[in-house]
Amino acid sequence: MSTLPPPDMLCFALYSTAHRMQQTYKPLLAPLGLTYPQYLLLSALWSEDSRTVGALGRELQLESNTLTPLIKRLETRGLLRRERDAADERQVRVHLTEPGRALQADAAHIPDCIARETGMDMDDLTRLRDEILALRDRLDPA
Amino acid sequence: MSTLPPPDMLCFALYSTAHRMQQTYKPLLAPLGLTYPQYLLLSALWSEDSRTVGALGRELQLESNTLTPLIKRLETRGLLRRERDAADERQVRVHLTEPGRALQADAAHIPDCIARETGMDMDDLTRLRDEILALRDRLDPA
DNA sequence: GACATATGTATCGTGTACGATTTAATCTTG
DNA sequence: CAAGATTAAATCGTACACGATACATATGTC
Repeated sequence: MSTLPPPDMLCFALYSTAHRMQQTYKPLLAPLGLTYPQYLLLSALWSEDSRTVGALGRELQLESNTLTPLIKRLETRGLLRRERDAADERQVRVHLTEPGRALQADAAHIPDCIARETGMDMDDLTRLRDEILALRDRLDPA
Repeated sequence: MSTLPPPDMLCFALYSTAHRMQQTYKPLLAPLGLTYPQYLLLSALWSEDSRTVGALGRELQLESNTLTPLIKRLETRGLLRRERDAADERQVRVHLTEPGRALQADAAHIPDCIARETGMDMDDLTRLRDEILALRDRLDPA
């Protein structure tokens, strides 16, 4: 009986390409002292600041058990601040600090660097992104 | 200055879709007591048994620091066996045990289940896989 | 308005990932 | 054939992911 080897599996293509992408980001993020998930979190906040842990989790598709330590590490580094929502004390709102906002300028060149490394033009990148997202959205969110 | 939010980033599409895919595998693998990386490792061995740690690492794109603990866990469960290569004692060869081989039959239905969950036909899945792999192979392997 | 229920975060344990280093075995070159 | 270089795994430390659970605050119902 035959089993498809990993190189032929769609899931493995996703798995290995996502890892490769993180490795591609690594040298660009190292000077900023950020990991890739930390960069994603900051990107979310650079687009829209002062959001709750839950809202960030919905955007990044992460739960509090992953997000809370991630946020705390960046808080320790002074890039953001956590604050209980006054109206609903269950919620924690995450705010960028001045250094956290300033880091956006240092990271501004990164998207272009990544795009260049893919060797693909913007149209192809956008199309591929949308096909991958279409696949994701067809898979039940648990 | 504007920063692309994560939902618009190609890297995030890969990141979140790879995670979603693992979540899709989870209920299928749980009855076998396997994690997704463990399933990948076994799939590699089901296709070609008795390979070295290095050869498995090249196929799965993982280094020994990830692979060694992964292999040891499956060895503890009695699904495989590690053995130093007689010709080159630096190398460790990984062999399936009888229970490890038997598990292939229990996992045989999984690829079809996953394919069904994507709601895509085989041609589209293959095409998307190849586009993703083409992207991966354009990114420098470190 | 007390009480069961639901919601938002946090905590804990296990299992990947991976950079850096270590150890042991093999290869190279003089 | 001995000393240094190279290679294959393993080890260590840090940082995600995530299931399960805990805990505090809100909300709904009577």
